[in-house]
Amino acid sequence: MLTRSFCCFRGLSVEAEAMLWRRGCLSWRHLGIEARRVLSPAKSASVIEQLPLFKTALEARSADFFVGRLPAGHRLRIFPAFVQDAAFLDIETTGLSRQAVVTVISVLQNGKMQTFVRGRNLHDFIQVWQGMRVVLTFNGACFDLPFLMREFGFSCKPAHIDLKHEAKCWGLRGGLKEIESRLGYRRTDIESGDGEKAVELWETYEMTGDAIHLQKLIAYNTCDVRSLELLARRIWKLSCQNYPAPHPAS
DNA sequence: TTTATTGGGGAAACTGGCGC
DNA sequence: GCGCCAGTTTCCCCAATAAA
Repeated sequence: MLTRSFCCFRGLSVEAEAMLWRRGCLSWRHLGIEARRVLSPAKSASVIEQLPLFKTALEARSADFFVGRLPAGHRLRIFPAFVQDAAFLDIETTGLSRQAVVTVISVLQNGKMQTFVRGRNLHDFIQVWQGMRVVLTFNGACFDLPFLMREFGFSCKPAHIDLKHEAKCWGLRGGLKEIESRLGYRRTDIESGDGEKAVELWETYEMTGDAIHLQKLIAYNTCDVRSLELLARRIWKLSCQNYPAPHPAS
């Protein structure tokens, strides 16, 4: 899928990419051969110059390279190539203010869910973060990632895909729970709630020490993370509908 | 309620095609 | 080869957005 994408090239828009597909150019390899025929001299020279960079980035599994170049709504094109490196992440905090702290972090990677809890194993998350190549969140660009950068003092971050913006491009507007509902996903009682309830659960757990409140908070948090994976797969399927079939010789 | 980031819209810059 | 026009791409700024 990624090697059929041209809108990640500088100078080629999504519309230009569709034109190339219509003209029978269905892979980077074909573009390299056909560029002079299907593009203007200046554009073809630019594309031919960029092609080795793209091949090198794919071989080096540089997700950041592609995420930074693909336009919104098309970043999940990297999903098949980087699915093994993809980490779905969601956090809970004590609120929204600058004084708020992270209470729970859940990460789903390669089908394995890991949860980190303040006062228990929160700092084990640092090692997981350092091993991440691609992280997928919902509104993480504005919330989860800035929070984590502040909490742990991280100076760099993995390639990041914010599913809020990807979903919006495919007509899926609103919050994660609203989108879940529209897609027909159903939560159990223990998994349902909202951010404010998550704050209350943590406060009650801290006050009483009763583990049942923490269990509910973790259930809510991990459910959010599983939803992220379902949402990513749904958006990816939607984007595939507009994709040309692979060229027989590509 | 606070926060930071992003997309969208408009303007500017660039490119290609066409006629002379 | 030059100039004009139309289409495409890039850049910048601000409103919208969703998180706990």
